Amino acid sequence: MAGCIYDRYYRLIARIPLGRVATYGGIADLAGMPGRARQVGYALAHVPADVELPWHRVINARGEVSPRRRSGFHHMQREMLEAEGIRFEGDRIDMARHLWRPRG
DNA sequence: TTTATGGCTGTCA
DNA sequence: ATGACAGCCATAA
Repeated sequence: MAGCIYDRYYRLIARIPLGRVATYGGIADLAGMPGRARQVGYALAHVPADVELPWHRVINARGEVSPRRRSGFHHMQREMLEAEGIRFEGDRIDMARHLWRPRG
């Protein structure tokens, strides 16, 4: 499969617990692909609709929901996060409180 | 092959 | 805090 790297990203994202978030760069890092944040973003943009994945729990390094340029899903993403108990300070998420730290 | 765009990020002014 | 820039990579035209 040409997308085995993507599968690795999906695996990690699938492990993000409810109420927590991870960053694109963090996922790439955990997958052993530091610097590939953009690839993670692209992989997420290609998640099949029939696959259940907590894509909304992946945000950018600034602690904000990354704005889509072609769709308005980021708005829904925020609602989903808030529904999960994620606390927003303005447009920013309290990372110290919600950032997912595997192993710890 | 080259260019442009897209759910990124760190550095620097 | 904000904007410009340079890396980074996948796809489409």
